[in-house]
Amino acid sequence: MEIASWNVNSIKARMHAVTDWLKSAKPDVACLQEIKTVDDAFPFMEIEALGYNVEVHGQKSYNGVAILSKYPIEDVSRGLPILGSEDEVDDQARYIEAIISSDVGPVRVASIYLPNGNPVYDGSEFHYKYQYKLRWMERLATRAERLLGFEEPLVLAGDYNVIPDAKDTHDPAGWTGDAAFRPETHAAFQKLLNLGLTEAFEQMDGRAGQYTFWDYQAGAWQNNNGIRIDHLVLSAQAADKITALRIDKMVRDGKKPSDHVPIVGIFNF
DNA sequence: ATGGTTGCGTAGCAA
Repeated sequence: MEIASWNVNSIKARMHAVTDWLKSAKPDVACLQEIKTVDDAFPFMEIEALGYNVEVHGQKSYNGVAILSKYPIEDVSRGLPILGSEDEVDDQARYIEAIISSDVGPVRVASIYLPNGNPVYDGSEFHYKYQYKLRWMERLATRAERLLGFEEPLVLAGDYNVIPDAKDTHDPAGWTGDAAFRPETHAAFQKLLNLGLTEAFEQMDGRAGQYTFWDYQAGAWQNNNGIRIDHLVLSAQAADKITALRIDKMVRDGKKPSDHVPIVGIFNF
């Protein structure tokens, strides 16, 4: 089974790129982020015509996540509970989770759009946006801890807005102090992994200079001034089954590209 | 170069 993650930066602006990629890559499951539309305006028909079931957690103008799957999608939940609550969520559509009911057994998958978090400071205090990012990472860890209790294949796929290490950016000095590359962000990401999760790229490859995002500005793509912020985070039951992780960077050369490219995990289940 | 680009929505925010 191939499970992918892609921040498309608006599904409506990206339909040509998305359908082209779905037709050629043919992932079994694709987790999309930043669809930037409400559910009612999502292009269900065009994507279902390619053989996918679709579940969406949309929002007007910003954010928005979706799960596409060639297999049935069950037990869908939208939004990440706020701390201290079972089911109360906030109004930013950044999380959708479901069971993929495949013929080789169930896999739980989440499509995650972790807050960017910039700017970091507001005067001498952390800006509310960075506080929101750190708090959201705590909420994700709380949810992950609960899901790990089920001891099943689990793939938390998405745009984490976290550069795990200096080797994951072309310009470490330039990213110093950014919300994606701060010690507090690294600590929160490590705390998530310490629950017993594996970041797939680190397990499968780990090489420096493999990026998933290049800014639209200042010729970042042409200069390979990229960062690796899109990740597949796996339970042991999924990490034991992954055989490869691919970054479809050729998509960045397409017409009207997203600033992110798809990542694809290949699992032998 | 305190810049640069894209998307949403039609001004200014978010990334």
